[in-house]
Amino acid sequence: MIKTRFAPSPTGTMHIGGVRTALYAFLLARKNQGTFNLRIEDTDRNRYVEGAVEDIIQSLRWLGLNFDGEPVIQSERKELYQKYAKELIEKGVAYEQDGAIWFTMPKKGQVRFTDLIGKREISFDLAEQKDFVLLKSDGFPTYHLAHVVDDHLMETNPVIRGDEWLSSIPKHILTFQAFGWEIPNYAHLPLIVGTDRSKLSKRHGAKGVGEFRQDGFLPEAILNYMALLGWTPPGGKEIVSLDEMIRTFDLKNVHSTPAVFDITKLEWMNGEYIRKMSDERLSKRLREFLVDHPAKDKIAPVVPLVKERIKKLSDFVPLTDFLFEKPEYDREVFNKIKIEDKKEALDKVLYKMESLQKPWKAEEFEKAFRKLAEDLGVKVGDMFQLIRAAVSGQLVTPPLFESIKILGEEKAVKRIEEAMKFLQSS
RNA sequence: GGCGCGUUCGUCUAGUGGCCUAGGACACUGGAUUCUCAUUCCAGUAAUCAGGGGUUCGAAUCCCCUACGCGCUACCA
Repeated sequence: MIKTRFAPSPTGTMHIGGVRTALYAFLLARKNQGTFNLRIEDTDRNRYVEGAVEDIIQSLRWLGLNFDGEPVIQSERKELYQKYAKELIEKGVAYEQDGAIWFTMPKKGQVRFTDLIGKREISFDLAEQKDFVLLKSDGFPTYHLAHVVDDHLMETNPVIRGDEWLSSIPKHILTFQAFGWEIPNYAHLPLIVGTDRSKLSKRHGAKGVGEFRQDGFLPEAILNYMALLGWTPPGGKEIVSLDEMIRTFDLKNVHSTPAVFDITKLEWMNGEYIRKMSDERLSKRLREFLVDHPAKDKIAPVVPLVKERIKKLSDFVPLTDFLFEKPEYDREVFNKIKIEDKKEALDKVLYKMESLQKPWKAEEFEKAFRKLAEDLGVKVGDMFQLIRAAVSGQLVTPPLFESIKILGEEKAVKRIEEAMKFLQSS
């Protein structure tokens, strides 16, 4: 039975690097019908951040990385660690000094072990090792003791954690041995680094999961992208669902080189997921995302127009707000359109609009204005840009006539009148 | 400094001795489609596989050395 766990310390919000660690542990457990648990490593009271535990749990839930059972909270198990630390004193492999309990490292010999990642055989010379603290003088365990005790009790196997722990392996192995417990397998995941190749941190603008969510990223895209940092699905397929990942994931294929987090590719992938969604589903997601949107019930008809134009849910707003709110005109925008007398042209546009049979049909509408452009001797593209600017105040919008349809005949006419006023006054 | 790990296009990677004059994806550039922007489709630029020595008929792939990077070296995790 495979039992894995994700064991973050609540020193801040859920880190994007933690997502991959949690994901791999989750995938392995689900693939083998095992269990995936959450353990909160809050034994350092100084670094504890209020709300961090909630953020971690919420982030995991949002991502769909559901853990089994209740989280194990280390700070609630103080006595347990104390008991085990004392047991090691009794066994003669630990001693008390300055109120702390220290582990006695053997001074001779070697520790060898094979990591599941890349099947690396790693050996450490014990002469290099020093005694280390198991239980701090405040009564809390250090990571080293807590890890050994908890993962033994939780029957974790394999232990999946970051590469930064590799150097501590001799401590852990010897502690397991001192207790007479079975040593679990370990998978030390390569670090996720920033563009400067150092461990990803706030310094790199690394954001928490919550911030990615606010930015309009989808959990499935984040999971998919993070999975690819160190693992390639069979066949080199890059867009893979969680279910597919569960089926095909294997620690054997995870490699041992640090990966640079590249948000550009994440954005591309997020766009892929958005385009893949049905209109109904995207509408629902947008409505959930845009909680404060002024016209939430009017989002659905706009969706097909923007689906191929947004990479993040948040991109919806700047692209479409002219549909929901009056545009503000800008002289510069009109200056970029190569039509001599814009006011006169708009006058003709208005005239033509009035003559069209309502309700306007996008197709006929377009035909009419192609004709008008021809009659006025201007390029079709410029004609459309003029109407676009008049109706939206922008040079970039979703398809013009479909947008106007959504806007409605009345509003479209009114906006063109206002654009004319603006052109006259400025 | 010591110890450990790592090193294939800008980035993520394929690659486990011959299929590699190194493949894919993102990004970038050009083109096609097009009312703008996107999408889509085509094409292209980009790695002397960190460097040097071996082993071998043959090495990105195995071994050694060097360089560089990162991690650890806390009564932090």
